[in-house]
Amino acid sequence: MENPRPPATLADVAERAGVSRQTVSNAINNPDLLRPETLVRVQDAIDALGYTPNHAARHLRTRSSRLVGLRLTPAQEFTANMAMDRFVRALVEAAREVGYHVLLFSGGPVAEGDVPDPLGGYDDLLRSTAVDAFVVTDTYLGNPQTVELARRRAPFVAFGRPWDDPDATHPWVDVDGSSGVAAATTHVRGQGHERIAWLGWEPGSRIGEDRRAGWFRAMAAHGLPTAGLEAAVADSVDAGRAAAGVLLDNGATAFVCASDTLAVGALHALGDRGIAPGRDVAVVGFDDSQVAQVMGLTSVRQPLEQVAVELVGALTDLLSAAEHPDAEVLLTPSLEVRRSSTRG
Amino acid sequence: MENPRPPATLADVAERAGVSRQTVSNAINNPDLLRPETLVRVQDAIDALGYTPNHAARHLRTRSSRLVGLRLTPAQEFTANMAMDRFVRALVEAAREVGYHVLLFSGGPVAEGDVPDPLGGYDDLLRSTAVDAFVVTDTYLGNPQTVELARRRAPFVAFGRPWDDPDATHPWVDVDGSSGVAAATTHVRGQGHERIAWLGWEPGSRIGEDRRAGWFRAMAAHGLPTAGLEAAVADSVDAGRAAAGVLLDNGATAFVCASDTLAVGALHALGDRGIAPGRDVAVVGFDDSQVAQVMGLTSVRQPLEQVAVELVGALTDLLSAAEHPDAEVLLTPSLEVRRSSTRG
DNA sequence: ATGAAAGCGCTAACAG
DNA sequence: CTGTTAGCGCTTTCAT
Repeated sequence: MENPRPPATLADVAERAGVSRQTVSNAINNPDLLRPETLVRVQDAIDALGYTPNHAARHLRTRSSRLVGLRLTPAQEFTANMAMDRFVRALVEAAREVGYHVLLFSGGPVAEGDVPDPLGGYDDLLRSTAVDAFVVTDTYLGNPQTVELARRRAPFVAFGRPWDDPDATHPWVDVDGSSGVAAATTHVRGQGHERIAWLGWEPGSRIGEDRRAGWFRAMAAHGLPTAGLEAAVADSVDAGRAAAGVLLDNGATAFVCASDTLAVGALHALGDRGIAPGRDVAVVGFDDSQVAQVMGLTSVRQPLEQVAVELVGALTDLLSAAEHPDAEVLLTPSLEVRRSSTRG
Repeated sequence: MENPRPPATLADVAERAGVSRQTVSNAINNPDLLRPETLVRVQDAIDALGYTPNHAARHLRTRSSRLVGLRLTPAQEFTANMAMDRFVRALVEAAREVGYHVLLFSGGPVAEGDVPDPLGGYDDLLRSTAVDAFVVTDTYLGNPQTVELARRRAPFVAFGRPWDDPDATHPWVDVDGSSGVAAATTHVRGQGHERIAWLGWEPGSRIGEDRRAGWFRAMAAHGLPTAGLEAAVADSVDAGRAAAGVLLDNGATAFVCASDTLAVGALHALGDRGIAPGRDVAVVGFDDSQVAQVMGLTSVRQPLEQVAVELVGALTDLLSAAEHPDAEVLLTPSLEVRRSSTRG
C-alpha cells in the first residue's frame, strides 16, 4: 500500500524541506540557483515524498505539454505499414531521451467513398494545446496535410520529403530510397548478374518513382541494358508473381523490387519454375520487413532509428529556437544481404 | 494564415456570446442547463472562434488527462511484436471513441545483463498524473509489473491473463489461445489428416503451454494419438525447420504451430523434401502476421480490435465507477484458412 | 438559468 | 540566494 494518498505537491516538499515553494521549483528547474546545502535538503525531501511535478499544472503554466502527436492512419500504404511498428518504437525512444512522450491519435473512421480529412484529428489537438508539435509520416502522394498544417502555423516535422511542394519550408527527414535501390542493384551486379530487372509499382507514387530511379541510374552506371526488364504493378504478391514470370521470360536473372511484397511475389515465380533463389536468380526487396527476415530475403533497410533521432532533433530545434531551423535531412538506407541474392 | 494568435479561451467565447465564462463552460459540459436560445448563441461563438477547451487547464481542474499510457518494451516476444502494430492501432481507435488518447512511453534502455525495471517509466507518469490509467500488455512469464502496479494502486487494465497470480483482482482481457489451436487442429482433421503434430515452444511460457493444451485436447477429442508428434523448440525459423523434419520422419502429415515463425520453419522443411504445403501436408501458424498473409499460411488470428474495445470498456468502468469492475474477458480467436492447410 | 468567487499546482517576474 | 505575488484556463461550489 504505497500510494493511497494523492501524489505529493510542491507545497508538501517545501514544507518538509523548510523552504518556500518557489525554492523547490528552482531546485528542479534551475538547480544552479540554490546553495548546495539547500539543494541537498530539498532533494532529500523530494526523494522522501516521491515527488514528481504535476504534469497538468506545469503544462498550463509553461504552455508546453512535452508531448508530440503522431497520427496513425487506419489504412496506410502496405509497405509503410510494415515499417511503422519499428518507427514508432524508435520515435518513442528518441523522444524519451529529450523528455518527450508520444501521443497517438487517429483521424477517425473514414466513411466509405469519402475523402479523408487531411487534418482529421490534428485540429483539436492543436487548439486544445494538447501537444507541442506533430510528427507527420504520410507525406506520400501529394498528401495535403503538410500544406494545411503549415497554413495553420502548426509546429511539425515530417518523415518524408515534400515531394509535391517545392515551397515547403518545414523541417523534414527522409530516406534516400533511390540510393538504397542503386546499392541493391550494384550488389546483385557484384554477384555476377547482368539482366537485372526492376519490379516496381504502378506510376503515381513519388516514392516508387524515386526507387525506380535508383535502379535505372545504377544500371546505366554499370553499362547494362534495361529494355524489357521493367514491370510496374500493384503492390501485391500475386501481381509481383505474374510480373516476375514475364520478366523471367525476358531473360532476367535478378530482381530488384520496390517492396518486400513484390519480392515475395518474385520468389513465388521462381518456385513456380523450380528455380533456386540466390544461386540461380537473385531477389532483393525493400523495407526489411519481418517477411524478409523470416524468408531470408535480401532487402533494403531504412535507418528508422536514425530517422527518429533526426526528427526529434529537428523538433527540439523547432520548439526552442524562434528562427526557422529548416532542417532537411536525407539518410542513406543499408542493404541487409541474405541468401535470396547470394550464391554462397 | 489561419491561426497566428494563440487559441481562443473560454473568456473569449464568453465575451463574444455576451455571457459569463461559466455559462460557456456549462454549454460544453452541461448543455441541458442552458436555455436553448442561449445555447445556440454560445455555440455560434464557439464555432466562430474555433474554440476548443484547453487540455492542460481542464486536466488540472478535473484531475483527468483523458490519456491512457501504453508502454512499448524494446524487445518483446517476437510473436507478440508482430501483432503489436495491429493492437496499437485498434487501441488508439477504441480509445478515440470514448474521448481518450494513447500516450506511448518506453521503460528506457536496459543495461546489458541488467534486470529491466518492471515499473520503468510507469512511476513518473503515475506521480505526475500524466495519464489516467495504463494498458499493460506484456503480462507473460510472471512479469511482476501487474503486481507492482496493483500495489501502487495504479489504475490499469491488462491484455493478458494474470497467469501466475491467482489473487489478482485487476480487469483483464485475453484471447483463448487454447481454443484457437483446438480449432486449428479440428480444421486439419477435417482435411483428412490424422498424424497432426504440435510444433511448439520450449516449456516455461504459459502462453505456449496454453496453446499446446488446445492441440492436446482436440487430439483427444478426435481420438487421435499424440505420441512422437510433438516438438518444443525456440521460436525461430531454423529451429522450426529442424524440428518439423523430425516430425515428418515420425509420419506427421500436418503441423499446428505455436507461432507463424515456427510455421514458416515447417514450410521450409516441406520445401526441403519437395512436399507441397496444403495438398500433401497441412501447416497452421499462429497470429496471422504479415508473414502468414504473404505466404498463404493458414493462421490463428487474435481479435485484437475486439480486445481493444473490451479493454477500453473496462478502463472507462474502472475510472468512472468507484466499485471494482473486475472484468475478466476471454475472447475466441478465429482461423484464417489459406492454402497451406487446404487441398483445394 | 446565469453569474461571482475560489482554487487546481505550477512557474515567471520581481522583491528582499 | 530565497520568498512573495500573480495568474495560466478551466470547473466546482454557491448565490442570485
